[in-house]
Amino acid sequence: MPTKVYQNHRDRQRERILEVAEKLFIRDGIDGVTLNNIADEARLSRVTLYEYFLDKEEIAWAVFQNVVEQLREANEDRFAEPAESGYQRVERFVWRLMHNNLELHLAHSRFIALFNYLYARENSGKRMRTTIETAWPGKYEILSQWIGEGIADGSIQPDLDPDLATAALTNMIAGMSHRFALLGANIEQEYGYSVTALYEELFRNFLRGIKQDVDLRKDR
Amino acid sequence: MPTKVYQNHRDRQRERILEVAEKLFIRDGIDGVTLNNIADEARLSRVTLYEYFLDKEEIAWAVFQNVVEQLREANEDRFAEPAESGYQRVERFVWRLMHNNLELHLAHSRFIALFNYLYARENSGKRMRTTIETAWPGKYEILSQWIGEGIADGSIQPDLDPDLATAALTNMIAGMSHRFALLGANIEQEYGYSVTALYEELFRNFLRGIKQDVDLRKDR
Amino acid sequence: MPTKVYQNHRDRQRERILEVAEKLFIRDGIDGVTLNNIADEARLSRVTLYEYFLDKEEIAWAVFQNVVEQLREANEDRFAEPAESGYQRVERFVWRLMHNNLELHLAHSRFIALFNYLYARENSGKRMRTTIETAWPGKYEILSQWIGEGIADGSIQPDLDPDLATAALTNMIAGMSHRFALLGANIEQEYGYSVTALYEELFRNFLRGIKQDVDLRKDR
Amino acid sequence: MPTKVYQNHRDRQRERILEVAEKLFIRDGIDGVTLNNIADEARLSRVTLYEYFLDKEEIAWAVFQNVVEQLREANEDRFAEPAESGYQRVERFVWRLMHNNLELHLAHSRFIALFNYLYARENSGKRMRTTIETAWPGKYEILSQWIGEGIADGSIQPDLDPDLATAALTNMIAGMSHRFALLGANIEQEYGYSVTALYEELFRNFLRGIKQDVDLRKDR
DNA sequence: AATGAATGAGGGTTCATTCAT
DNA sequence: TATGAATGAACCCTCATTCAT
Repeated sequence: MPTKVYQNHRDRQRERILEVAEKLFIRDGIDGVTLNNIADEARLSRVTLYEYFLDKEEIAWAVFQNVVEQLREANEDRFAEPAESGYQRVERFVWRLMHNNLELHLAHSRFIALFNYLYARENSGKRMRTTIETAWPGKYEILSQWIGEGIADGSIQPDLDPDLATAALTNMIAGMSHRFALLGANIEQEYGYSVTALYEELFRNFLRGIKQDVDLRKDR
Repeated sequence: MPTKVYQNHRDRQRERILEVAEKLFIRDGIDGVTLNNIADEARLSRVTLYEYFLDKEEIAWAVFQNVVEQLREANEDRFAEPAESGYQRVERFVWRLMHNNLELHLAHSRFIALFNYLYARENSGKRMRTTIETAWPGKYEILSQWIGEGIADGSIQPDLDPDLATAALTNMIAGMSHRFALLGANIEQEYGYSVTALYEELFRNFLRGIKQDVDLRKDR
Repeated sequence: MPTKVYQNHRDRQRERILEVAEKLFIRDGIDGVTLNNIADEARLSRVTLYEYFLDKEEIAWAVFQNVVEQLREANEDRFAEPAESGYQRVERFVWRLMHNNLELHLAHSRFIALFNYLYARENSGKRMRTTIETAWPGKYEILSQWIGEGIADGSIQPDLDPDLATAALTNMIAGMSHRFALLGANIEQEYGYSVTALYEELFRNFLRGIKQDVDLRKDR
Repeated sequence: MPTKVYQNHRDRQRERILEVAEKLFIRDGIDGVTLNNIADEARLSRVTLYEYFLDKEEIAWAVFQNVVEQLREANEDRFAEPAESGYQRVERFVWRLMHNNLELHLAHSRFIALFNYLYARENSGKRMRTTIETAWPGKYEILSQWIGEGIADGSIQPDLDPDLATAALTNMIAGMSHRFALLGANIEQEYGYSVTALYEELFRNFLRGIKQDVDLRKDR
């Protein structure tokens, strides 16, 4: 069926453009990427991009949506894991976020890069939140909820505000992902540590900071 | 002597241009600032900028150097503060970084913004490191040294690698500063917390994470 | 026979395209209409237009020819009307042109709009004249002939040159139709009179200008 | 004085650009003229135009203003002429409009060409009317007043509405000027009469149409 | 006959930069 | 020293048109 074939071709092309755009957006920033860059990399004419997307901004939004969905998929399975305590849930979430899925980090940072760009525009905040909420309902609430559980079961510092801690952690992840994605190799060269090592160190200390050391309490 | 007068005038003009450029670079991003913007704000002709700088990139580098130096000056006095323990030194450093000197944060984020931009270019990494090292020798070592002292005096977790922890903290500060500088108001709207609150939360947990709780141990 | 069917189908499609094109050309001007506009409105692919016409210009020419033919048909019946005098023939022609058939005016102005556009091109004048002459032989002669009759029967000023008066009138009709078609609503807003009123006023005075007032003279 | 020199140069350049733009706008229509066309004709780089005008639309407005002022200057002296009757005033106005100043016609048609273009845009009507009213206060009123006088002194048909007749005449002049400016040579080729002859014929008949034949009345 | 895919040419506009004074 | 004038390169985008199916 020709329609089917074309549809597939179109989908493939569209996907290819988005992949290229995503890669370049992350590397050079959205404003730093021209349609020519994308077209060249995708081995297409600049004009052809307009066959698939209304304009550059629409490409950016599509990439954004893509990234959000990738993130959601990558995270999905974690939400259901069994755990002994609230703290463990948080710990696992953060740890896996880093170790099990390096791709995720990149995706996340892409997401952030877009964030930075798109947030600057009026009314974009709303569209962005809608997109996120649609693709990924309850984004922040789960972490917050786990922290609440942790406080209840004594595995997390009782003086924490779950929402605040969640927001802090989320922002740290986002910020650092962006930074590492942008500066990756340079960071390693300058600081002498791999990005992974720095991630780990940050998370370890943050987690240690929120953890309530149960054993100590027993001792008291 | 006319040369001398001119020299002074030149210096003043140069400084004025850099101040303006710094302000605009921070506010709008380097790519978001045109030579016209700078010239207008400095009440000069666009072309006159070329009397003082080779091109736009050279202005950016000069601003970068300026910022690095400002950072160093802002930090200088802290290095000599008396403190009871290594942990306290680190804590004070971080805490003051945030509370006492809000300007510093901005400067820091400027620094980061430039970082991101300039790092993207080839060979820029080297020039950047040279600039930093020249203006601010031993940048990271002091924090690292304090952490080492903290480990020695029992105020900081003994399993920490001082250099790694320093690198992690430094990057977190840089990354978050950049993020908050860029997204400021949007962050508050989306997460419902002020940037300061998020900063505090991050630092508090990080510090709690590296702290060795002497008192508790004594209680045991 | 398939060929026949196709032929019919082709004709119908062609006609449909031309109708759509005519409508859009009039509304938005030839340069203001894209092949996409035409294709969308005709519920065809943009490319399909090339199955029927060599290029956009050829569509315009075809529309032009269409319009010329419509004009001729609309005018045809008038030519045979009985009238008492040459002046009356002219008067009726002009009056009906305006009152009886508003559609005609639009068509006429379309015709003019195309005129203006196509005339600008080299060698287009010739083609245009050929088109008109083919579709509408003796276009101007009839009016001219009536004026001649009017002069002979004393109903029209004897110092008129029938051909010149015809050319003047024809051009006025064309020019004003074009103007009113283009500026319609704005004209009414600026001058405070409806397009129809202005038309009438122009024609009334022109007619009064060419009229030889027999009755008055008789009254004397 | 350099400033003075530069100012003069700037003025001359600006004027040159406007002259070129005016010429091209009239010949090809505003949308039909590209900045490249203007730049080429003015022997400048396309970009240089932006040194003198904000954008293309601003060039069009400047041309428009120019034309309005030219028109006013060309008409100015006529307003004060002595005349025996209202009709004579009108006649002279129209006649001179045509004979004494061929330039005027072109200017007028330019004006119309811009009209067409600028009127299409929202809020442009207001700006346009303001421009006209500023440069040329009382534009239409004088003709209307004269016609009124003519009716009063018996030199003009008493059943005329002065304002309506004025509006009709004004629009005819504008429309025909535009048409003749656009089609000039082609008109002559097609109709076998010079543009001037056609103008004359139109005006003659229009004037004859509004004239009240005093002698006839006396006879009655 | 019909059309999805792809594109070259060209539009207006911005910006960093060079030249001449 | 300072700057008016001018421009090349590049950007996003539109449109008519060609190619392949």
